[in-house]
Amino acid sequence: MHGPATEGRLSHAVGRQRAPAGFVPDVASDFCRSCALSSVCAMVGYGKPELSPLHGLMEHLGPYRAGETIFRQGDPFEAVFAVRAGTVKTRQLDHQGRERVLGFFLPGEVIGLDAIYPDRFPCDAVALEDAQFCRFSFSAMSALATRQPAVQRHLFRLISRQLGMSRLLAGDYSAGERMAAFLVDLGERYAARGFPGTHFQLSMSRSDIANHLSLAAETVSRILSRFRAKGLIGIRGRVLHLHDTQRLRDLGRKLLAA
Amino acid sequence: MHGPATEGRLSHAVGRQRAPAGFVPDVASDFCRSCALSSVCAMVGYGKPELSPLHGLMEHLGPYRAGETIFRQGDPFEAVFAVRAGTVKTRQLDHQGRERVLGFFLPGEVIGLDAIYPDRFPCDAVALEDAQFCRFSFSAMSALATRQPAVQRHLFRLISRQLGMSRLLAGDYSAGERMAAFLVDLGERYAARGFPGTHFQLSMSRSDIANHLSLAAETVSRILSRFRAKGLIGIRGRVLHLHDTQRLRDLGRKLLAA
DNA sequence: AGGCGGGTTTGACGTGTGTCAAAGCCTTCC
DNA sequence: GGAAGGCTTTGACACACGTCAAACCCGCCT
Repeated sequence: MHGPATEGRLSHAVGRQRAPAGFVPDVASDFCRSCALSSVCAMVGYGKPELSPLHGLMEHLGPYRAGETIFRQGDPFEAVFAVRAGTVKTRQLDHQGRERVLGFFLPGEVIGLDAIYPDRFPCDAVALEDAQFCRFSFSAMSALATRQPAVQRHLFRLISRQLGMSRLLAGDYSAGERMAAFLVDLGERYAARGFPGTHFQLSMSRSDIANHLSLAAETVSRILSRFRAKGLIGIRGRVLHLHDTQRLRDLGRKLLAA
Repeated sequence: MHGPATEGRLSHAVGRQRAPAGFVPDVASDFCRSCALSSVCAMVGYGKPELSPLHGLMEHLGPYRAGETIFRQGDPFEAVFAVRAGTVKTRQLDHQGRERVLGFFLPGEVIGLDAIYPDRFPCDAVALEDAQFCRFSFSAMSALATRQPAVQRHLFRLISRQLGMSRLLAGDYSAGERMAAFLVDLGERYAARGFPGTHFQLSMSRSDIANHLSLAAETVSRILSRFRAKGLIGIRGRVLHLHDTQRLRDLGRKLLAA
């Protein structure tokens, strides 16, 4: 939990793909404005190039190509990652090699918080499109949090938030409810990060969606067809339009309300 | 997030049931030894009656009778609760009043961490048997955490841990797998808290179990009968014996492995 | 002790969704 | 441009589990 992270099983990626040392993030940029960790960067004075009070807290990572792995199940936990561009899925591999898709992450969202307790990453993180990241040394961030109560509070809330969200998929919901909630949630998350919330590309395959929602890929396909037939969405390949968000939200209300 | 909690919607319970002011917990006691927050108490010198460096951090609560509510969905978040005795279920109530059982908590376990982000409790906590609690002011604990990195780290890990666990119920597992994993998990948690791990009372009803596992109560009953017929368990009413933990663990391996 | 009531068990039946299969579509790569 | 392969769609069928119903059991209260 301390020291630079250039050693260990992440080094193949970290060593090769680090951003040039002179790079300084800009909290006011499009990239950073909507990031869940922007307040952490702001706190240490990033954005003012002349200050670097906590060199080693954050560094850029990438670009990764679609399909490449950012970290692997079992890797020692040393940092969390904010998605800067692209999208990511996290997955666990069964003892029999069967995949289990835990979640999808959009720009501005944070990966790796579930690794704090076991001190190892409990899942792989795989880029679904070309992607870039900000890597936050967790030991540096913890140290900062003891000096800055606002940072500590922010981290507590960030982890607690995922706790509440990860429970949503545990109920006994129908395939339609799950799909509706999934689509609405995705739209809201895109919107929250400054993208159009009713018109976007699904960066993951039907079977990834199915796996994530505990459905069969065929069921996902059927439900999407049904939604289209009812005029709720438009979908062609992976290009999605949400036509009637309100009705979708009603369908997924059981999951979305919390 | 600050100030005493004697006001607000918790006051009916808090005001009436607080332990006498002179009470001092004893970290070496049976009650405390296995508690997930014992290190926090130890950190501030509880157990040494002459010290009280952080009066207001923790206080005792209860006893509550079976069926009584410790906190309610929507209550403002001011504290987390460690179970001192008895067992508890947390549940959400649907917009239509349908119950959703989120979890069961044994002595030594901590309730309320999912309330940090929304700043309100997302669920009710209901005593399943007569129960007592230690109430930890979260603002006091946060303040302590900024001074004691070990406490901060402990809290991060505690929340992150629940994050990993709450994902287990989200997969598409068969009823048998769910039940097996549930029983083994319960046994291990009892064992971790110093109770016999293969012989205990289920403090919750079949329908609570069913709801929690996203099954029908009838299915739970049927699975338990099947497990008994196969010699895996003995069960009579709510008294449970785990006869073949190994085979149960195999059945629930998909969930338990992580 | 007796009787009430909720929880539990067991059976019969229906259905949502998984599985298997085949055809179609899109993308990629040569 | 054409072929190959993976992803997607659609259909037919099976099965695990939910639902409905009835009987049972047990604790609890009078």
